[in-house]
Amino acid sequence: MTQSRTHTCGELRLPDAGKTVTIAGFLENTREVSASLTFAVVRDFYGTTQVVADTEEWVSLFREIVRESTVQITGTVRERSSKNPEMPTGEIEIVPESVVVLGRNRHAELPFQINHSREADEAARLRYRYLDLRNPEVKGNIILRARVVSALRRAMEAEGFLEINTPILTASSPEGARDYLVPARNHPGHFYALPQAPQQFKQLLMTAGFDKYFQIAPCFRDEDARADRSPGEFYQLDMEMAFATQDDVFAVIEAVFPPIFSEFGTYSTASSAPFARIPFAEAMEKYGSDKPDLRNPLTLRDFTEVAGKCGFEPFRDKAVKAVVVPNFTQTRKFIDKIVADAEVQTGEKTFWFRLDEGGSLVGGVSKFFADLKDEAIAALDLKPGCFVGLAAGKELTALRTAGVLRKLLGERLEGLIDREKYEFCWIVDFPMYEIGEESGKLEFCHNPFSMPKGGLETLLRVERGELDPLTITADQYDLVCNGVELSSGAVRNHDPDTMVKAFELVGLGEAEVKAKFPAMYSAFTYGAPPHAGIAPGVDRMVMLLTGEESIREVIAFPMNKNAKDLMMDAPGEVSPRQLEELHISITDIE
RNA sequence: GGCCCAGUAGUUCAGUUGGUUAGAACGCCAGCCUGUCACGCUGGAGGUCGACGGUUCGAGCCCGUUCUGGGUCGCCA
Repeated sequence: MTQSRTHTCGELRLPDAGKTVTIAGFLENTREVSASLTFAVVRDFYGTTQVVADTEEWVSLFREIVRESTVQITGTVRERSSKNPEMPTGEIEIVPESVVVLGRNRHAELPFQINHSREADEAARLRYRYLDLRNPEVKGNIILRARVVSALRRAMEAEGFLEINTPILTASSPEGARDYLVPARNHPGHFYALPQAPQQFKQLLMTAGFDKYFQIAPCFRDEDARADRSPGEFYQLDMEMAFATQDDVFAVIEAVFPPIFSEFGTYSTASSAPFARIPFAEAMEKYGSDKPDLRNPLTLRDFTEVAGKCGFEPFRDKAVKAVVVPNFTQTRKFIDKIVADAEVQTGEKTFWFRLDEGGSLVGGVSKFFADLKDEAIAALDLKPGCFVGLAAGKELTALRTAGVLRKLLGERLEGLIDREKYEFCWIVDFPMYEIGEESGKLEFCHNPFSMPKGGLETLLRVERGELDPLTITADQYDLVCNGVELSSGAVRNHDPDTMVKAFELVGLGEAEVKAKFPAMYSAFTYGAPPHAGIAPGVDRMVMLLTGEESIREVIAFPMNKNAKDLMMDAPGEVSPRQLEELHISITDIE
């Protein structure tokens, strides 16, 4: 045999009948119909093809081959006497002349059935990921991811961007997430860190005069996982543009994303440019979230004034926000579940009442509003049949809690959301500063290196006492799709004076800026172009495109939620010699 | 680190008020079956009920501890 195959398992059709071919793949299934008739299905990356054994010799030979072994089959293509229209190759079959086992499966009982692996225990899937990925459904997500990444590359290059790789071994960054550290053998007591993002490098590239940079960049953060967040590592479409404004960045994303979402998405409709631009404050007020799902038509209402008079203790002296659902016909059980789940997600109590079809206030906290019925109806514009969900607390807390109610109601009420589309929006005008919960002092809200709106002059006005620092917004933005935060980005602060001033407002100064970001600060003192960028998460993007709810379904070899690679058994112990070379001694392990 | 949920055959699950020998489906093994395609039919093997301790005449079931897995809050500039 000089060639391992002449055709894949996905390509033979009726016109190929009569040809002598060789295929190779996994023995997916055998159906022994009699002592002298067996149908075998061979699967490779491209599809499946039926092989028919119609002599006793071939039947007994196939009986000896354990499923999922890799086999190479040479034979003649023949038109089937009973065709299978469900199968692309269903009009033909191969009559074997030679069957060779290339890789024998020694395990008659697999950890799970390949074509049903998605129903198996997830730890088993991860431990045997190479078997899980044999399942065409599982493999399909990884294939789609590859195509999306390829399309992103082509689109970014078409927009004039240059892909540049930045270091994986770099310096620990004093802000942000927990770093992954790598001991430096030649420098006892010193460590590299894996980059949390190529943030500083891309800004340095701008300073170096590269005009448009991008990278499908691995990012490493030692933080705990979520269903939509890998522990350890993930990928971003990282990009940065020199001499660019917020609108320039938006224009690139609005050109690149909709075609890719339309082409590769489960839903074929995606927002077209321009995406809605919603100031942070408005997003919080209307949706109770800085990542609203705009497919959900519900919006929040302020109910503070009426609720404050009702005498119900949790509403006393609190901001109260309402979500009103018209024509509500769900059961008490449905409501209880929403309320309970909202409490789990927010840690805050939520409340409700209904205006029934007869126009009476019923259920939940309705009795407290018995004397305020007309005011409540007026304040919330209620009609008979309305459900009212309520959240109370400090302004922002009440908004966030009500926002969770809005989200849960939207997800669970049939027909409320048009699910079959991708609805993008930009959240803009994030506040630059906030009062820290613990410290009670002024702190950066997000990235300290975003440019405050108005630049240095704005900060000088704060210094002169003409402006409340809490009212300053930054040229900082998030890209949101269907309630999923895809990315943060910003116009960067490229001016050393403005940078120092921004730090001074939170009680720090030039020394701290230099100490924390020495290369970037120094680079900017040599003259830097204004620049702006963004870094959408690739894994989340593919989640949206596939409709998967777990990020592990779109990663070839994911770690589990405890940041363990069950297949490779990482993290693992290393030899004493390795530790010694690295000047590491292990102590205090419980 | 907190909270919630789950753990029973190779796999997915059922298991009543605590009561005889812990069941089903798929998979596996054997036999039958000449056009199957989730082939079908008959039979068989397969269990430390996650682990430890407790309550009880008796625990898969109740209690405690713990481990593992998932979700979530904290965290993620």
